[in-house]
Amino acid sequence: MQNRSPSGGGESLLFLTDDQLRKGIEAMFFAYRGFTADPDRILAKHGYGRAHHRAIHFVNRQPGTTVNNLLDILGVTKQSLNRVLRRLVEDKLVDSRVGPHDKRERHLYLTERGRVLEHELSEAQRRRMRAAYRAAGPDAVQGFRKVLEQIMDPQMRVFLNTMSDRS
Amino acid sequence: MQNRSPSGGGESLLFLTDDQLRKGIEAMFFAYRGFTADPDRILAKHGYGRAHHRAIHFVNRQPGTTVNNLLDILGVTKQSLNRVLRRLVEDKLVDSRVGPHDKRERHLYLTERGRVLEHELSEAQRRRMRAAYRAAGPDAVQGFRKVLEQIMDPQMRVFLNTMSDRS
DNA sequence: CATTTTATGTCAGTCTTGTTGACTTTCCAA
DNA sequence: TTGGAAAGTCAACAAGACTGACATAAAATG
Repeated sequence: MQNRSPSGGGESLLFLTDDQLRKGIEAMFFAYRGFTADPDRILAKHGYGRAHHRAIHFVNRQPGTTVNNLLDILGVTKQSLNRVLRRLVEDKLVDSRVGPHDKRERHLYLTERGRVLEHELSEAQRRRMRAAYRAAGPDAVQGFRKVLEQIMDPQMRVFLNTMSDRS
Repeated sequence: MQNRSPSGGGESLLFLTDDQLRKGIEAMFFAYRGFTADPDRILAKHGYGRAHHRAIHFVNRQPGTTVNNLLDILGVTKQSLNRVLRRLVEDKLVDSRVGPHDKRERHLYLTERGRVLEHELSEAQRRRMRAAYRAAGPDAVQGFRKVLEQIMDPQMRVFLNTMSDRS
């Protein structure tokens, strides 16, 4: 019993057994745990959680982004994000500035301290990804990215590939 | 400025920019959210959370597994798992039987009701994975699996590829 | 100019799912 | 047979999600 359609490659219709899919599902679960493990350890030392990491990551990625922008990306409620941001502002990792044109908005920036933690977190995460990419090879990486983009909701796909400007 | 090493394919050493890695990291984040979205909706209807899904999934995968086995797989504390299992046993989705040889152990099985919910959850998750796999193509799927296995901790890699017996 | 809408934030309370610590039951080995 | 290890349960607590109600201030609209 083979899993591929006879032609064997490309865009043909795949025969996908439940067991094949189950392995992919479990792989996602286990990989995501590994993926978050290194940052989680660093965050725990500082008394933060995964929610703080996410906020720091996306503020770093789009300096000057507003709270509302972040809400769209993170997909949580403003109350939940607010708790996290308040803490980060208190701890002087994030700077919240009133909008120059629209004073209702708060524009968010990492402080120097914020950038230090961001770098520590992202470097740990990149280290694991780099090792995985190198072990799997460039073709596998391309496939990896391709499947992940298909799994996510289309909105996020757009966001992912815009704004790779800085640096 | 190109991202690949000159040879362009295969097992050569990759030049991986921080931006390439960042895209992979964000792709994991967004994809995982999509990955859990469909089951989450179903679970919410029944008043369950993601933890219940995980327990149901792995009890279904290894009928008769013990609590200790589950703990190794799930990577949470036994107290945390116990709360989830207690609820599932109360609700008659999981059957907990005292071990025949070692009475300290509890062997776990899905009931008929449990299997019904398990199927609803896994079918929703498979539907999304199937669509993503088909859109990405078989080569991409192979790469996807390969990179995920590299990201996860090695212990889990072993578990993933053993025990694909039933069915 | 008055009213409504939007953006942000606060407060209170709930739920899920992690955590640690204390405990019981059971098994096994000294 | 007794003492420790292993498996599982119970109690209490914390992080971080959620909802709903409300306050404030600015912008947009009539």
